Amino acid sequence: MGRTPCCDKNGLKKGPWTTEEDQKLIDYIQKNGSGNWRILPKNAGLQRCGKSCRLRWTNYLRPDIKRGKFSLEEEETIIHLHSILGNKWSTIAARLPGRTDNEIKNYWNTHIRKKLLRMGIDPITHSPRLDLLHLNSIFNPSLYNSTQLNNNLSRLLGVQSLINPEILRLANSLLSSHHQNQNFLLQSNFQENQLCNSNVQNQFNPFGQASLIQNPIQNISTCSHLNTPSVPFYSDTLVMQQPNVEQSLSNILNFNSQDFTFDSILPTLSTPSSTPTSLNSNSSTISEEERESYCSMLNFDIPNILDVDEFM
DNA sequence: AAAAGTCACAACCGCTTTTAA
DNA sequence: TTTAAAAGCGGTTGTGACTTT
Repeated sequence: MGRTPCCDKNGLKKGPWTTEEDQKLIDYIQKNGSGNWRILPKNAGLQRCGKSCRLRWTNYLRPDIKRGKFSLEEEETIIHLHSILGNKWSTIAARLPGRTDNEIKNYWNTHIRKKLLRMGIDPITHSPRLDLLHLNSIFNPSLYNSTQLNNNLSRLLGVQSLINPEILRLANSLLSSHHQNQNFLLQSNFQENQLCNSNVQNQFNPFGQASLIQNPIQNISTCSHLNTPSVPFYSDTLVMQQPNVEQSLSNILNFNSQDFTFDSILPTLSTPSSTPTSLNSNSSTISEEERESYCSMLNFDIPNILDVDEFM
C-alpha cells in the first residue's frame, strides 16, 4: 500500500512563522538533519504540517541561502536564463548559488519584468513588444505618404500626455529614419522627448554599461554582455547611437517585417474631422472623457498602444 | 495625521512527478 | 504493479511596510 498521511491537517497552524517556530525547526534539523518531513513537526514540537516546515526550511531558514539585494550580475544571469528557459525557476535557481526558486520568481515579478517592459521588451518572449511594433506600422513609409505620416504623428502627439516618452521618441525616430526631409517633425517635441527618454534610459536600463553590437547575420541587435545572439534586444541605447540611427532603425524594421505581420492591426488612415479643444493647447493633461472622444476619432487603435499599466 | 494606494515577498495552493510500501 | 503520500514546482495570495494624497 501507499504511505500514511504526512499529518492531520486539522488544527495545524498556517500563516507567518514566529521566531520561536523558526528556532524549533532549526534546532531539530541541526540535531536530526532535514528530510522525513512527515514526522518532523511532531518531533520538533511544531503545530505545522510537514509541507509547511519543508518550505520554510528550503526557502528561508537553510544556512546556505544568500539573503539581500540581487547583484547586477545575478540579474543579468536571470534575464539570460529566462530568455532560454522561461519560467523554470528551479532550473534558474540551480545556476545561482544561494538563491531559491521562490526568491528568483518574486524578484522577476517585482523588478525585472517591469524593467523589461519599460525598455520595450516583452518579458515573455524577450523580443520587441508587439504594441511597439504596431507603432512601426503606423509610421511605415511604404504604407503611407508624407502627409498621412505627418497626420499620424500629429494625432499621436495630440495625446502625448498619455504616452510613455519612449513611444514619442520612437515615433519621432521612426519618421526621421524614413525621411531625410524632417520638415514635418515637431522639433520641440522631438528634443523634449529625447531629453526625457535619456532620463528614462539612465534610470531603467537593466544592462548597465553592457555594450550593444550589430549582428551581421541576423541584421538585428544583440546584447554582447548577455552573449545570447539568438535573442534580439530592442534598446534605447542602440536607437540613440549617432550617426547610425537610420541604419539601426532600419535593422529593427527589417527584423519586424521578417518575424511579424501587421495585417490584422494595420490602421486605415483618415484625418479626424475635429480635434478636442484641449488638444490644441499646450495642456499637459486631458480628461478621460476627452481621451475617449479623441481616440474614437482615430482609425488606428491608440488605446491598444497606450496600455499605460504595461508601460509604467 | 490619517486614509488610500502601492510594493515586496513569505507563505500557501494546487497540480505533476517521484518514491516507498 | 499498483497505490497514495512525499516531494517538486510554478502560480497566486495575504499582509506588513512604505509612499502618496
